[in-house]
Amino acid sequence: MSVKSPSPKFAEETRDTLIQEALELFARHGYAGTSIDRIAEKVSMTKGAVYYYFSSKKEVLIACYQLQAQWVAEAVGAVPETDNPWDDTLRLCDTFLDFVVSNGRHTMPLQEVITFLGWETWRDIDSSYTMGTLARTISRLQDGGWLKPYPRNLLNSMIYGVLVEAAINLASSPDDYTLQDMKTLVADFLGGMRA
Amino acid sequence: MSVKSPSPKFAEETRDTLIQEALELFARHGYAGTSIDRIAEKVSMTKGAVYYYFSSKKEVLIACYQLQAQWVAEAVGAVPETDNPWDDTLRLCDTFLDFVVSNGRHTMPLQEVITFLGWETWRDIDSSYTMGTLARTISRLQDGGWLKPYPRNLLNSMIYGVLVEAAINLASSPDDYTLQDMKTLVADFLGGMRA
DNA sequence: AGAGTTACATACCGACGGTATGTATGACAT
DNA sequence: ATGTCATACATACCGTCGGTATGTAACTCT
Repeated sequence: MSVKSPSPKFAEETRDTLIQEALELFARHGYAGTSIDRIAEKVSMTKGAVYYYFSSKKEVLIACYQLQAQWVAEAVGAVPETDNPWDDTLRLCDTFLDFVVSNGRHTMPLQEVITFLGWETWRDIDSSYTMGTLARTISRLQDGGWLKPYPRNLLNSMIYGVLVEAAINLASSPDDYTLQDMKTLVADFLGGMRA
Repeated sequence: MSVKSPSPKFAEETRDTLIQEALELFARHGYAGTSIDRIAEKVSMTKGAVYYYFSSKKEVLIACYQLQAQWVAEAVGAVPETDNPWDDTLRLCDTFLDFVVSNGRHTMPLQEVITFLGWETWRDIDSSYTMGTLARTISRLQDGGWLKPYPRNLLNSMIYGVLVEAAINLASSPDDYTLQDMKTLVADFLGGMRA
């Protein structure tokens, strides 16, 4: 790629495509299995260009995960709110699982992201996206007295954790069970916490 | 360390200490943050020695995780069996969480192990240890008609998954909740699947 | 027309995973 | 007693990768 016009508009565009291509490589070959050189090669540039936009490989991963989290958050955020927070929560969980099953090949496994970013960094990012949306629904449940009195953070962490676990299992395990089976189990899990 | 007598007894001993020390380094600094050179240095040897016993860094991780899984399986396997499989399962879950909370500093996070070994390899190993023990208890529940009719693999994966999630959260998150809170939630999760 | 900024490319470094090879030690057969 | 051979390491080296330092062409602004 020849040197572009040094306008901030083009630069932003380059950065966006960099993130998209990197995300695809991370999703397909993993974080450790994707070198900066390979990312650069895919956008017909060199390593120096990547390090012009990002200060480290970790920063590339952060940008990629933010994009991915945004996709998930958009899908989950599109679930309409009714006057029944319980049904809303179930639909939100179903939507999350639907999305992950459909787009699993083009997204990075959360395990990897958590491992390489560290738990705290991951949580900081995700709380602005999927986890944030989920936390709002859970708060509605809790404020409405639908749930037993668990600590708030415990609820958020574990409900989201179960969804993530479900997603990983759906993506990794053979077809011993269906998406519907998983949805049923998640619903029962929530049912167990009902007041 | 001077060259030892080339007897298979000494070699096995050396291999065992190698695994122990490597596990400690992996637990403290992570897999990526622990080089073979550093492992070798800790046992006063060189990289060549490590590669005499293991064919790759991944093999070292596998050996370390097998040791760690054995510890967990021993703790979980010590839970006595009564004629009430439901209570047995709850005690098994509690024991697992107790162990992880107590020994968290000396064990590798499961996230990392899964990431670097890959999901399938991890599952293959773990099914011989903790997951195996758990699967037996779950089978008792299912055969006794205590649970709704979920697919067997789904049950094993998700119950163990919830335990792993719980362990990770207990290890990573601040003290927003107690071990007892977590045990209650896990029990309620199981309660939600009751027939 | 010259100066300064932007958007890259090029060249290099240290660390690390892995390999190839050397070598001291003891066991064993003759 | 001695030569042979496998064992249990050490040493030296290679390619790759993350990261840095520096160079440079294109465009903008004065």
